[in-house]
Amino acid sequence: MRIKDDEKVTRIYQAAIKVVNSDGFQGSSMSKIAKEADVSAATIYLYFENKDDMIKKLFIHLKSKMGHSYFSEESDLSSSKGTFRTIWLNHYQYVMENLEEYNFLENFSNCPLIERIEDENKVDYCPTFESLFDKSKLNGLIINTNNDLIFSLLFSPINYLVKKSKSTGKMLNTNELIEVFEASWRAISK
Amino acid sequence: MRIKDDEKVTRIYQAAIKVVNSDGFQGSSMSKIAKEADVSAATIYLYFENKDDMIKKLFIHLKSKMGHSYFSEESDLSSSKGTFRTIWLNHYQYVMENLEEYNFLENFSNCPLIERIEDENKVDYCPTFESLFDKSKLNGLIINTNNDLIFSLLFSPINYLVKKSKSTGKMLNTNELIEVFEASWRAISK
Amino acid sequence: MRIKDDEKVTRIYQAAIKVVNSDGFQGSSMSKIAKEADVSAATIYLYFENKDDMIKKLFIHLKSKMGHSYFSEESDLSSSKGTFRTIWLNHYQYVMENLEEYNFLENFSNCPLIERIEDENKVDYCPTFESLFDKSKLNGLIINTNNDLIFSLLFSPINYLVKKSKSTGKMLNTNELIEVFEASWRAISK
Amino acid sequence: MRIKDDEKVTRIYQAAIKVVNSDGFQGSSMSKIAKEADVSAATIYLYFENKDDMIKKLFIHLKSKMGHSYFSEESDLSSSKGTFRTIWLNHYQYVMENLEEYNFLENFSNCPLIERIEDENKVDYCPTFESLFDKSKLNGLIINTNNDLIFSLLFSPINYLVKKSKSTGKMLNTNELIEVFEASWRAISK
DNA sequence: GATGAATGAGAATTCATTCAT
DNA sequence: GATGAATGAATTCTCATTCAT
Repeated sequence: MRIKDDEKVTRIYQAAIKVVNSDGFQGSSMSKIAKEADVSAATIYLYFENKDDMIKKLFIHLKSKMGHSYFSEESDLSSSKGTFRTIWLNHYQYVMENLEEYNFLENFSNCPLIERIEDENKVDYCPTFESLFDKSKLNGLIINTNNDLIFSLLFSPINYLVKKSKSTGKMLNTNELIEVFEASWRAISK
Repeated sequence: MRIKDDEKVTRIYQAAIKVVNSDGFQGSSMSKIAKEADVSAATIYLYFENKDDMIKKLFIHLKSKMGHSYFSEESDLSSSKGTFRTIWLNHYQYVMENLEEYNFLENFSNCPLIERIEDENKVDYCPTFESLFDKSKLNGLIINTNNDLIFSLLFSPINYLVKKSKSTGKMLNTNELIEVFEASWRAISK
Repeated sequence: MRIKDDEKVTRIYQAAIKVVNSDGFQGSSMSKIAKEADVSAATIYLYFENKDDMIKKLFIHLKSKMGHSYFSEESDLSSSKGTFRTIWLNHYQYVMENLEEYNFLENFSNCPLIERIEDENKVDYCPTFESLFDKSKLNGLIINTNNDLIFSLLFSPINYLVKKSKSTGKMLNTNELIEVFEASWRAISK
Repeated sequence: MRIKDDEKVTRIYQAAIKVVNSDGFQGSSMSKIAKEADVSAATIYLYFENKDDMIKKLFIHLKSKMGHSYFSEESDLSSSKGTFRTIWLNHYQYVMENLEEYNFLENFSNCPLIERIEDENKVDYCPTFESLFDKSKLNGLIINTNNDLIFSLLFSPINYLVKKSKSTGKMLNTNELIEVFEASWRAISK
């Protein structure tokens, strides 16, 4: 099974995201995905070993895409509140612009299939974070604790709110957005 | 005539939690659940209309149980940092002691089936929060913003960390736990 | 299994007729019938060995009832056109007044289960016909042929028309009814 | 890509007829039919939406085949006793040569599923009859009544006898056959 | 490379029947 | 005698996957 047609993989990925988001994992069959992607179900097997393989690869693909989203190309990662704000807003913006993909990731992040992926692949999604956090701790800009804690204090609230707003339909307005960032920043800043 | 058995529903629930957690929703079949619960698959249909119905009822059951977990019976909900700390720790303790149930809830909270439940049932999981938050805002104890924001700033980080620690196997130690609470408190306190 | 309560058997029979007629044999489950009869499904097994047994007994019961319907109690079966007309109309009237039962019989008369009954039980549904037909042949009133042929020439057309009218909803009027009898009589009279 | 096979539908039809005739509708499962047709049960679902769909399509197919059987290709439908005899015998011959198919039709013609078909599809099985009957009424060849009555007087008796002879095993001999036609003809002729 | 056809395995669900009270 | 509870077996149907072209 070699990659033959990148554009076709993309179509399959998009179809999978769409179907999974609307019907859930348990409701997403290969034939639905195939139909949505406008290919034959058999074709999917030219590009992926099996369904699990496809889902896993899609998950990794999106996870990595998301990882990059925090940082814009040229951004200098100086250790400052401004940098954190930029990163934070980049992330927010990315999520809002890619709700479907984000939703897919959330949909799967708790399923046993994916947990095994994360174990096996030990994908380090965002190495850049490590260095920024470490630098900022040395600077005394942020509290001196485990990076996981910092990450969670910084991003979990906004992620939760996005999910919630998606399901209720009520979007955050700009004031609320800033409030959340400022609060998250208070949590981690020294 | 044998007597319909409340304990049997419990057994089915426990089996469902176990199977879903180990095999995911998509891998959880009624027969697996039945075998785990040590009843016939047909028996499940005496207690539930169908699979969806069972999952939904289980979800609502656990969600409500979780809602109550924040508050111990006698707790006076005076508006003070101590109250917030107690609630926060109650929640943490509950989650740690009921990881399987917590995991089940997380597993489902993103699936379309459940979103429909939350819409339909409009379960107000924790009415007590509303009054505590409102009171504390009036007091000037916490920041004056939307309760959802407060809730997320307070609980999302620890929830994220629990999930993460469950999958990596590294538990939070007491210091870290306190650190997370203090940081979350900084986020919402005035 | 002894008969314990005749009225209960009747209720079960009526329920079975109703359910079978509305849902077909394949759609008629013991529990539907039980619910319709307002007894527990288990109760049916006090009166009948199993489902087949119940259906068969009901079939035989109705078939025999129908057999008697041709003849009114006091009717003298003199060999005359009038007698044939009376019998014929009795039958028609019975069918129209018991369409549900008639329909049930028709529903089953072609199914293998029932064919076996008729073989095994050799129920002679209408011994009285034999003597009437035989007498009338000797008299020269009707054609001298096999009784089955006579029976079919006399009753099949009206039976077919009843079934048809039931499904189309268009009933026969009195003129048509007489026409059919007269035609059937032409067929068998000498 | 294997080619979808018309012959396969035929095999499924034949299997269905066989299974239904020997086990009744209620005893005919998709897997029995599939085994008899020597295909996988799943394959049937490539050709039909579901079991009902298959049965209905088979019913319509056979009904239409039967409708054509009355008339041979070249037959001139002059209004004469000879024409009626030819049609009548064609029908008899067809039924005898296709007892299984005929039996299948009878098996189903009383079931609620099929009644709905006939309502929905309003298949006019034999438009040719209408014109023949109408012409013959104008000629004064047959009695001047509703076509349904004529149809039933002409064909019900022989149909009943065929069914009966099938279940008892006693076939009609040539004399009896002629007798039945002549009697039926007396019923409708003027 | 692409695909419609085909299928074995398994899914949810129902059913006739038995059991314990 | 009556019944709700319980279930093994069967039913319809779907699905991931393979095959032949």
